[in-house]
Amino acid sequence: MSTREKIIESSIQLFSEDGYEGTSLTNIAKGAGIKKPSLYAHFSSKEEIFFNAIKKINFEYEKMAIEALNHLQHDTTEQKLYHLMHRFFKELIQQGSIAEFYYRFLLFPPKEMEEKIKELYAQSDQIYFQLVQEAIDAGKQKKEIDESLPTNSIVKSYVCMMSGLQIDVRYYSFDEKEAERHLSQIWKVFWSGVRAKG
Amino acid sequence: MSTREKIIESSIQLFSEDGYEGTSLTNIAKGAGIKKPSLYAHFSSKEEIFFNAIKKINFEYEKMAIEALNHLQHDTTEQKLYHLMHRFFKELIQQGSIAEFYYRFLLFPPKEMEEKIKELYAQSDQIYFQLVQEAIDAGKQKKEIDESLPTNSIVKSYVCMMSGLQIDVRYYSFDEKEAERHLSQIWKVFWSGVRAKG
DNA sequence: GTCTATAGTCGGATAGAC
DNA sequence: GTCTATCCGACTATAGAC
Repeated sequence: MSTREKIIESSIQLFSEDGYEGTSLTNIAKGAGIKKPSLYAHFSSKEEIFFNAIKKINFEYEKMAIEALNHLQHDTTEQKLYHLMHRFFKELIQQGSIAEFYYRFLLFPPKEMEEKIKELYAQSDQIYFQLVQEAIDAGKQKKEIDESLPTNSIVKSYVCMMSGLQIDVRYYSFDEKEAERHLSQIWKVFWSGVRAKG
Repeated sequence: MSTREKIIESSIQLFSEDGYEGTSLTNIAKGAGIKKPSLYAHFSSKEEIFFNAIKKINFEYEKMAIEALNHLQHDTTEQKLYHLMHRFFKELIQQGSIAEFYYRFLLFPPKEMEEKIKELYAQSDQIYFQLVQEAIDAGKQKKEIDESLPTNSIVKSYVCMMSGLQIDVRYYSFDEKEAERHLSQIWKVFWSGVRAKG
């Protein structure tokens, strides 16, 4: 891994744990195995490090969504959608930085950079949204999903539930087993609402 | 309003917008109409101001939940639960600080204070959880809610949806009309899942 | 209780040697 | 590219006059 990559990796971990203002260049450098002034041979400022970290996280986030859905090409709609949600949920439980970083700065961006950050998020979120929508439309055609509910409402509910789960993970401090149970309980209520009836 | 109260109010607004590290005592003092050193006549440190702000927010959060549920003593379970969710949602849309502050530091507490903060939240959240559970149990007795779903699952789903909505508000930048529409769409899917069938 | 003045620390960022 | 040394500004916090 190049020094540049090490810096980004180190910054991602620290930013996601301590926030933007709470993270110092001294610690980022330490995590990358160099001293603070050496950072400036690779990036021009703290903001530039942060933007590169966000770009990397957004890329990983998209990749995770696409891979999770492609993984189950021939399964039922419920399995596909459950698997996607499970994938993100698990990443968070296992203390990965992707979902933590993603949601932290989606929700609470540093004010000076708010505009730029929103632009970056808009792209990756659109892709995610579209993937879910396609899965639900396909589910309706296969008569696995209640056609009387607008696709848009279902997509919104799904995304909302996923966001809520991100919060739950932090709040409850689950171990893996509790997490699985929690997710399956919430999923059951959701699926009871959207599955094809009768 | 006493100077002490003005300081807390000022700090709540700034902490919820800029985070703990992003908020300076100079600005808190400015918002309270005094100079920075005068803060120390009322509080011994930045941390102490922050703890008092959290206590106030948790109190307001509980109060909001209790009032919202008592307000509709004789309505249907769906109306009661919808009204409660709507109340919090609206507070956030109207840029109030209660829900914003509450969730910001529930999710991302400053690390040095993490333990103490969790204790404070545990109390107020328990009350909220209990209120929702009682409403759902009552709904089951009135045969308005599907008795085959465990109460616990429904409570978790409800709370999860509410957390997700907090995120949605920030992400979509709704105006009031869009917000109402969004909430009612998501509610429809949820209620379709939990209402008594047949 | 409020202020001015200031101590002491740590942040981001730069200069310049190697 | 990496380092030591350093600048400068902002921060929390305190001293002491009124």
